[in-house]
Amino acid sequence: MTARMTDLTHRKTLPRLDESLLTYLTPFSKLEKREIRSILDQATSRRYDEGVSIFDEGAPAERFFMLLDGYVRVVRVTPTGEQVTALHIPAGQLLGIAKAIGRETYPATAVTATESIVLSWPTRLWDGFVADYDGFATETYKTVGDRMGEIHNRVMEMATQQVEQRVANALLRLINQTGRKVSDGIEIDFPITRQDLSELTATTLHTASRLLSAWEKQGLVQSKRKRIKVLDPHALVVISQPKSDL
Amino acid sequence: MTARMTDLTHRKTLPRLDESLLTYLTPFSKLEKREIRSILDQATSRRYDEGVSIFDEGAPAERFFMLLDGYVRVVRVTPTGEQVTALHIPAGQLLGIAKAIGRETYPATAVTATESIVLSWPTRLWDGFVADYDGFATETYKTVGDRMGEIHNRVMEMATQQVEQRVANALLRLINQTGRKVSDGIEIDFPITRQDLSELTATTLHTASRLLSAWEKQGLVQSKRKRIKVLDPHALVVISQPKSDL
DNA sequence: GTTTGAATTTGAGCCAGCGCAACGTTCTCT
DNA sequence: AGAGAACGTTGCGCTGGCTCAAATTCAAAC
Repeated sequence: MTARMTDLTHRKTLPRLDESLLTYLTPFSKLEKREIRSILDQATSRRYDEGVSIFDEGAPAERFFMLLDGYVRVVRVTPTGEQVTALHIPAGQLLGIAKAIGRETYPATAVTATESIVLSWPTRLWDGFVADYDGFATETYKTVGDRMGEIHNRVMEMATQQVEQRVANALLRLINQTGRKVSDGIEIDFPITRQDLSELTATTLHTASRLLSAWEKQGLVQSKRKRIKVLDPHALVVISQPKSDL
Repeated sequence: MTARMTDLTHRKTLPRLDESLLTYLTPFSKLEKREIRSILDQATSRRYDEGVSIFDEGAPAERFFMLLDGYVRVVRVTPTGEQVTALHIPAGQLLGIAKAIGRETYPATAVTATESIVLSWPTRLWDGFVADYDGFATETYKTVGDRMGEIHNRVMEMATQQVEQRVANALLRLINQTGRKVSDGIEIDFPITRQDLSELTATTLHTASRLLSAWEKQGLVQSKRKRIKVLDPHALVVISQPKSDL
């Protein structure tokens, strides 16, 4: 649970900050380059190892963050210590924006799924950004809405679908959001254990493991330790569909 | 699925619009009376019968709404027709605020749980309200955040708790949000069927019915058709807790 | 290269809760 | 008042997926 500091000008780790890619950062897509620069100039950059927390549920929301590179899991922990993953955040998005929804503390814990580069600003700058840059708030709230929709979808899934369908859906979502095309399929771009997958689908790692084994035998997926590659996405789509009566 | 129009000045149905109660309307708590009046003057008032939809998932978000009196269920329907209730909205809150989260269409369906009085405005007025009234946006986003939190909690519950615990939790939430104290307990303030309860807890109406029967035998609750009264909230709290090892 | 711990696989048994079905009760409408 | 619909109850059998347990594979650290 440690994280190392990198210095702010460590260009090598910030390849995406190329001019032409600034608008790739979700909250900035409506802003002018000059404005974006001004916001970025006030940021602190930091590198996190895989599997460390960026902020913790319940802690005072002293900063807000933007994921420049990597992937982050948003998780919550039950009183009994079980973890539940709410969603995955891809590079280019804000996180920890408690202020945007009127909270003083972070509503969940953010854990890096890969080594990640994260910008952050003190929360006190938030109101200024919203006031000064028109599109900033709009884009941010779109993000909030999208996440709400995703969580909402999770509720639907968990309420109506079987475990097999949920796991198939989770894999499809992961390859859509974070898939990397390789020779014979699409690979999930970060290390993911059976346990992670089970926390994403509200099942046990045993069941997740069994499903992956079965699918591997059928040639739908290939998986090594912490790596999953989907060979036949369409077959997964079929599985993910609620089975209609024949 | 019909709804009757009432005229705008039908004071009898708008008892809450008394001066002293204006700030009871969540989005207005930070505004001056004059400002609130100005917003309300632009609203259309309408009465809905119980069990009708105010707006439907996927429809263009032409208006946004405020629930003046009554209760509304936010539901989504699966391709196979199963309903899942995401949350309940009490009087005083906004709903259908697709614009606030950058959506062009309603992300879910809103169904009245009781006869309800609803104000509405054309969506095109939204940006003006946000720009003209400072606290309006803030309060609105707090509401969005709260709902996000609630849905998030639902995901946690469904992922980690047994049906019995979830139903107990749902009842507790309902009596907290909408409970009315009566002589010997707390009654849920609107008609609720076993089916409704099951859609709230991702189970079947059969299981919900069995649980209520069991609890009634133990004297924890009393229920008539469409009415549930909780006699012993504390016992429900105990049930809702994940059972620790003895 | 060996040790150690994390990740994964697989088996076997079991039970919460679902599906189905039948029946009872209470409303509503004419 | 009677018919029909909506709502609620309860029994029974079945099974998806959980729990418990044990063995195996892999990776990193020493």
